[in-house]
Amino acid sequence: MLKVRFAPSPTGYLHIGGARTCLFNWLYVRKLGGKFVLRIEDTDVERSKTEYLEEILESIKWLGMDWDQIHYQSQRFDIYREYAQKLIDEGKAYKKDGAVFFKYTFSEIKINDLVRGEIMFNELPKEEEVIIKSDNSPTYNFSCVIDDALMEINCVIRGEDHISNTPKQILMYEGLGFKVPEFAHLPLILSPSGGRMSKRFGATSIREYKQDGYLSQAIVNYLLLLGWAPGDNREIISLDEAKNIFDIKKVNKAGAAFCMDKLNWVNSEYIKNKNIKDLTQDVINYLQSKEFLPQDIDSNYVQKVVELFQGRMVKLSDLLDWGRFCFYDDYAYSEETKDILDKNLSKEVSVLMEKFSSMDSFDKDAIEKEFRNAAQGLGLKTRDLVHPVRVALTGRKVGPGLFETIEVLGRQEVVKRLKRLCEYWEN
RNA sequence: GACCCCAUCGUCUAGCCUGGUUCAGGACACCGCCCUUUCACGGCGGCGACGCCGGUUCAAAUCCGGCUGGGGUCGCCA
Repeated sequence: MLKVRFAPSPTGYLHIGGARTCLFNWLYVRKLGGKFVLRIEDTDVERSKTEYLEEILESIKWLGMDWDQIHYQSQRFDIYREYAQKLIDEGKAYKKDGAVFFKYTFSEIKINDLVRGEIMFNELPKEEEVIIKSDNSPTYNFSCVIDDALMEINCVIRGEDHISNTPKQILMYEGLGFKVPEFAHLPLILSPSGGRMSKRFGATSIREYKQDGYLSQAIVNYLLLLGWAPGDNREIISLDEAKNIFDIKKVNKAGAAFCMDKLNWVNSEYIKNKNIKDLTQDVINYLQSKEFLPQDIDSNYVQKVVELFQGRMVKLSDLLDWGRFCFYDDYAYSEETKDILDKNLSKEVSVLMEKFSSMDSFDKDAIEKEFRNAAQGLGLKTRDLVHPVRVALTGRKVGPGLFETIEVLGRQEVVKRLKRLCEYWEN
């Protein structure tokens, strides 16, 4: 049976690279069938934090993935020491300065890699490796090998940065008498400029993207595209579908630069294509997490607002500023509306208000008809009336379609805001 | 520096394994036009790549070698 694992270290939040490694493991095992093990590599007690652990698990779930088993290395120290002792007894390791060193002789090592094919090592920089530190805790390479063997992991999918660890790990498998698993080394995700992913490049943790208004489905989809393509030119692929068509042999070998523009595009696609109920729920959750929504807000109203912005939103956070006028009327007319506000249309706007007040039904089609008639009757081009009205209602020069906006805000609110503009002109 | 990996438009990629159907297809970004009450959406069009040099071959983006460039690793971190 296929068994793979994702082995995060809870010394930081789940970042983009880790999320993709997790994703490719998950896709591979869910497609072929098998078990997915989550192994928490918390051997560095100093740096490991439960806060990080919780966030990592939460992020994985949020992205839509699950696991079959979870293990914690911090609970397995006895096992590592036991195997270290075994190696000492067999003369393959020795103790020095309180640490245990694994000795190896080296000829050449061949890795058969699922994404890269054969990788040959002709020499190694050292002839021994610490496996148990002097504080009695295991080193990464040792606990990793012991656990992968004991947990019967037969395919190790991890980042390319582990390629150079692989030969010494293979030597350990052999020294311990374990079967060597298959390996698949994924290309690294590079910073937007193509260099090393660094702290300089801001948001790299999944939680930050979530807080920034990205949809989990969009992040997963984008990550999927970083190093893999279905081959038929499609870009929008759900996790569920990816599960069926993913092929690890088609993963690229070259590192991929992270592109925010493309992520944004994918996110906007998901926003556009999501059904309104689900999107509204996402929006409500998001806006609540930002403590943005007024206390007594009606979810039907939020849905109306979401409909207004669905086609023009890139991130949910766009609602925080572009959609603010839908929830608050405390805005000031922005600086760039000055040229529109220069023309006093107080009389015309008043006429419009009258018309609005006397309408029977206040839906967008009726509003549009009434609005156009009013403009014509006043000898104005529609746009000459549209612009100031938009400023009145939103405080801005740009926004969603005006007639829909009027419908969403409702007659009472619209009239109130139009009055405010007239007062502005009169003073 | 040593070891290892990689190399198609600015970016993500298809094609490369099984050489000719490709003066290289798609997407993002960018530019232009159309639609239009603004901004977007959408539609149409444009710009733009096989890193270089050699070899193999009738024929190379596709196979081989070198060079160059980028990346990774060289911790009693993981």
